[in-house]
Amino acid sequence: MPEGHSVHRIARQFALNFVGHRVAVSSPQGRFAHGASRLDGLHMTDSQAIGKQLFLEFAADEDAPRLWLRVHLGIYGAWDFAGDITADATTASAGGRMGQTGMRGVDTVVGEHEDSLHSIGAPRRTRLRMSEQETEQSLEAFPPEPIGQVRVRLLTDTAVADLRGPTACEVLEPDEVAAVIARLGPDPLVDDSKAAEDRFVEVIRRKPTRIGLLLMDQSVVSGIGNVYRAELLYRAGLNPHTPGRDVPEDVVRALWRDWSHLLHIGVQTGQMLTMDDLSEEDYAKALSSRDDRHWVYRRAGLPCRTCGTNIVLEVVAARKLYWCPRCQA
DNA sequence: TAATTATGACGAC
DNA sequence: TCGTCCTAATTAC
Repeated sequence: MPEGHSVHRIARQFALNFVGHRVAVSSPQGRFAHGASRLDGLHMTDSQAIGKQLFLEFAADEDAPRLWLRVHLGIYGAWDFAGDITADATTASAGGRMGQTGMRGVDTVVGEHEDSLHSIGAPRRTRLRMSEQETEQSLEAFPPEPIGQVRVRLLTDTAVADLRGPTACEVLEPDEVAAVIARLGPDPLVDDSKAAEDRFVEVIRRKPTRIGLLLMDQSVVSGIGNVYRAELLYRAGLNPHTPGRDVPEDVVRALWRDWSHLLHIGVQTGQMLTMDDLSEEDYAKALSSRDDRHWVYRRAGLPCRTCGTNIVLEVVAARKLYWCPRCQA
């Protein structure tokens, strides 16, 4: 589920367990063999997320030139972590999967497709696709055999990260990284300054493009994907088809602040929680049921939680856009 | 077992 | 506006 929040969590996981370590880099699948050979044996020296992009910095030693690994998970990429993986209050489990389906522990029971905060389950043998001959011992072995199409494996003495299905995975020089970053809109988790907010407001308020498209444009603002877009527009009471320049300035500012708010929650919980002030009961429901987690996302044809009007589904720019025609008039 | 789906983004018309 | 790329889980048959 690679919207901005997951990538920040992934960056933090690398900062915690890989930065400062020497890393064996390989491409079990073979499709990144050349890139892997350029990084193999270097130390990871930094880990940064900007929007949906992950940047991992490598160097031979303190004074050596830097190389970066840029990864974009696209619509179904994911990182799997295993071994000695730090579990803090916000990154459940020793061993987990982050990205497409969020962070998912091998030792973790998962709430549907989302991250779990609690390590309470048995190992998910189905995910590991263990054959019946395989023993418990092979489950414990380190490093584990790569499962499926692993584009890149990053391996330290004690931790391993497997990347599969990325839309982008490449080795870059520092100036090339700078060029990529220069094309990205602000990420409230990277820059929460008034200047960043102003930049967002100015760009939106000058474009004729519909706000529903602008929020998905990574050069306008970083990290928002299809789920957060729908939910942010609903929370703002904003018709997705409103041209950016017609959205009142205070509404645009509110959008930026709400994105920042939801992103913080997302990084903290590992979930795209978009409904505030839930009761204990509703919160549990939101975590367990797909239909109860969002205001409008994936709720086509269901009654709006606020006004009862049926939620509309439109395909815009090849993506599904959900909204309430009454609350977002 | 096959078809469908997904929380992206890019390039060709 | 399309087609394309990348992978795995879910759903349909």
